[in-house]
Amino acid sequence: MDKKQIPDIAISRLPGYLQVLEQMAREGFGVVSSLQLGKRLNISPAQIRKDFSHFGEFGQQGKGYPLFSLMDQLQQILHIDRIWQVVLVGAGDLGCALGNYQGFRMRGFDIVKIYDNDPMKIGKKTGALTIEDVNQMPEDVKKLQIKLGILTVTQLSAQQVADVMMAAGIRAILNYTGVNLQVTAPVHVQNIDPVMQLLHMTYYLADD
Amino acid sequence: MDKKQIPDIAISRLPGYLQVLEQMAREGFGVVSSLQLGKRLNISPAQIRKDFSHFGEFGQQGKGYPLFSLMDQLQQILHIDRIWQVVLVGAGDLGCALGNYQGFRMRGFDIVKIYDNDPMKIGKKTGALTIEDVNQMPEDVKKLQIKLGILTVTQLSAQQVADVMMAAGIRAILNYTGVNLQVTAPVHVQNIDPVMQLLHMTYYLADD
DNA sequence: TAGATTGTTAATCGATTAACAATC
DNA sequence: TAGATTGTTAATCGATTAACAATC
Repeated sequence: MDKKQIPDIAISRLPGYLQVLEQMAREGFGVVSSLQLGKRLNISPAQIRKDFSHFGEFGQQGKGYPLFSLMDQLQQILHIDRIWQVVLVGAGDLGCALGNYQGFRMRGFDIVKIYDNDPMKIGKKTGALTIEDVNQMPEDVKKLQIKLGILTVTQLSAQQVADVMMAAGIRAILNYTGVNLQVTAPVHVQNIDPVMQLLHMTYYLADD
Repeated sequence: MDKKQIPDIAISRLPGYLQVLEQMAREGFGVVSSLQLGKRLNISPAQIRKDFSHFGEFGQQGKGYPLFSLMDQLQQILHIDRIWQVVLVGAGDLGCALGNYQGFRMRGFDIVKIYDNDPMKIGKKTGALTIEDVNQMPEDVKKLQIKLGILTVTQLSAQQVADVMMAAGIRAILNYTGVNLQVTAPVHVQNIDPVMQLLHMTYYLADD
């Protein structure tokens, strides 16, 4: 199972598969076919079988995939058969909203720290979290061995804060800043930039 | 310029090109080559020239692309040579944070209304906006001819609220709910689901 | 058994890149 | 002019899909 040869585009579909499987579990399914899964996701059954086949054989000919064992497999593949601790840097409105968003905890991501550099904010509570001094962050990350970070600072300090996070041991950054972060080898970045996504859609809105 | 034949994957890169061009304009560039642009975006120069060629000839052989005219062209192609009005439904923490995010306005997206269905919230101010009754939304959308909506409601009401938005005339939805919205023909959806993006990254984080 | 669906191969489709004539 | 870079074609690369033997 050499990861290098599994296309990232296949990886990128796995979380969606898992999400739909969770939904179908709630609906009471015990077995699911690639056809059923594909209908809900607008993905061809062949695509789904091909994606799974990169990781092993999870189904039974003539039957389909046992739902719970498939979910287990996907959770192992995505490494979410555990709780991930997460730090969040940037306690603005967006950062605080995300820090208190229960959707992360429900899916196994525990935001354990929220930081800012503004003396007016440090020490204040936001939900269950207390905003801490960002200078404390590297020590915490090292001590707690945290690998995941969420970045919601201003554009001006984005790269600099990211550099500090990476130096402390953060290996994956969810980047809300809109800045194209420069990172090196083992660090992963996913960008969330709503303006970019609006621009993508306005293309398709006719001039009238 | 028949849109149907231009691949969506090429469209999806245009906002990124524009973003980098704006940065280079601030840095004082007057002309930019596909090579320079590609270096900043980790995209091959051939790819960039190919993408542009779907829309016309914007460069000069031997010189490159005049920066400002290229930006103008991209803005026209993406239909952002104007201000777009936007409605936001769901005045939770995230919705309010987004409603007051200046990044939207700076890039030409004006969030003019924010709605909720909670009587405790209706009438309250959040930044410069007053939270209004979601039942008022269809009338406003029709009157103001608004085409863009941001959805930050709970998963439970997501599809239902989206249906109302579409019926009122909304043509593009930025969907923060994590629900896979069912939409019909001329309506576009872009999903923002941070948990999905975290799951994509945890795949690459080794077990230790 | 007959029907269904997997896992996989080969064919197809589409996107990216290399190369180069055109030309500024 | 010589050097540089576009726009475009053809080649390459990779992803998706169709098809089907295996088998539950």
